[in-house]
Amino acid sequence: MFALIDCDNFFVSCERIFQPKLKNIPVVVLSNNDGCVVARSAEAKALGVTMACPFFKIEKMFRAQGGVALSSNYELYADISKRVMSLIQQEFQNLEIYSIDEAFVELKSSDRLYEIGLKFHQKILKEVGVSVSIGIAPTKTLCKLAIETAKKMPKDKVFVLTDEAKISEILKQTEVIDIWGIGKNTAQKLNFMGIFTGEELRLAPCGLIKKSLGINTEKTVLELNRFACLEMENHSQQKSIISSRSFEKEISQFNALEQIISEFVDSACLRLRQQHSLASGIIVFIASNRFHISQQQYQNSFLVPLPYPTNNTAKFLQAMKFGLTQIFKDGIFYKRAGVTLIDIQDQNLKQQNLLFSSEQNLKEQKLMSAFDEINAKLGKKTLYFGIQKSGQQYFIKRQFKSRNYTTSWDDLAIVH
DNA sequence: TCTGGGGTCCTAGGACCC
DNA sequence: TCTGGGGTCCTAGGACCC
Repeated sequence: MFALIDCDNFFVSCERIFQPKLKNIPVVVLSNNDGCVVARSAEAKALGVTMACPFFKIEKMFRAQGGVALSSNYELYADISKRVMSLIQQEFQNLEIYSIDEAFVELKSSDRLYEIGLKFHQKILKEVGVSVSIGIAPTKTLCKLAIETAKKMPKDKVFVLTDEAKISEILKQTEVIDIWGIGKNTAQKLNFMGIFTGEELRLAPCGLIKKSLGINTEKTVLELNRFACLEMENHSQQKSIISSRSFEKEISQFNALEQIISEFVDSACLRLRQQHSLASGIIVFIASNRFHISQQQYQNSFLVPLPYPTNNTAKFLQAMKFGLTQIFKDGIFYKRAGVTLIDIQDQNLKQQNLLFSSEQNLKEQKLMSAFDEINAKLGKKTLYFGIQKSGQQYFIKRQFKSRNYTTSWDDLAIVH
């Protein structure tokens, strides 16, 4: 058996821990540049605010209804997530952290499933202050189905879904688009084949599904029939690391773009080192504003392979600059840019490249450790590369950000 | 005026080989 | 006139997820 533990309205719940005045009113959390809605309280959902909706379209209505909008505070959410995950680990030993606000754990079918769920829901609420929903079922896909029911429960937020008749009953009321793993495209194709409900999908012939929609959709069908195809996974080492942003104002100068992208490289490389990995390639991408259709549209990316795997920011900066030179075009107003580090491997399992002695690699790694230690001790960007701008970055708008209650001494909550 | 960011996996087709 | 057949590996892009 699997259990899926998912924090309710996670970003909003994090904010409410330290701002109780936000309880019982409509609250939304916005993406970078205060662009889109990425989390909604139950009250905001009730006002009809949809996920990923551009905030400017609903701002007037939302505020008129007494709603509060907050910029995203990822430091806070990451820290609260860490607390939740560590409690899950204490309780269930092995867990799969599936996203910032949800995790899978394994249970035995002989366990007292509902009681375990309920107890754990109460524990998280008491010790961290966020409410979690828990869906328990024989496959991950059915856990996702179960948790939808759990979230609708007024109080206990736990739902166990094992019985075939019950699964069938719920699937009859579920459209295929709402099944985990079925997206817009697949749903359209299924509809074309005459399959509209989850139950129709469950009973569809596997061979046909595999042939026309691929192996993933076939797995989904099997999972709906209680055959577990998706196992627990380990996400502790990412296989790629992305750092990208939309800018508040568009940029057309090469130098300005290069300077900003160097910040992305810096941040991606830091994360690379924090997970004790090396990467051997970097993709640079740039794009114009896709919503300004009157402007000339352009987007492009370039992959620069490195001669050997490294975690040395300087190497990635050089590669980025080369890549950017290949794709940069004059006369374009760039709105978005970013980098992806690829071909990531564990730094302790490194394949030696014959051209470079392990001594050189060791030197580079020591250099970067020193770099990171200094910045950890004396503050971010105490040391930085010449291509970067000094000081913090001010090119994104975060007008309504709350304090870093749990990660900054200056921002600790004040008790009156 | 204003529209996010970060991931994973699969697959078709190209390049290359014999 | 007419131009094989079988295989592997890699990669860009698609589809999906939160």
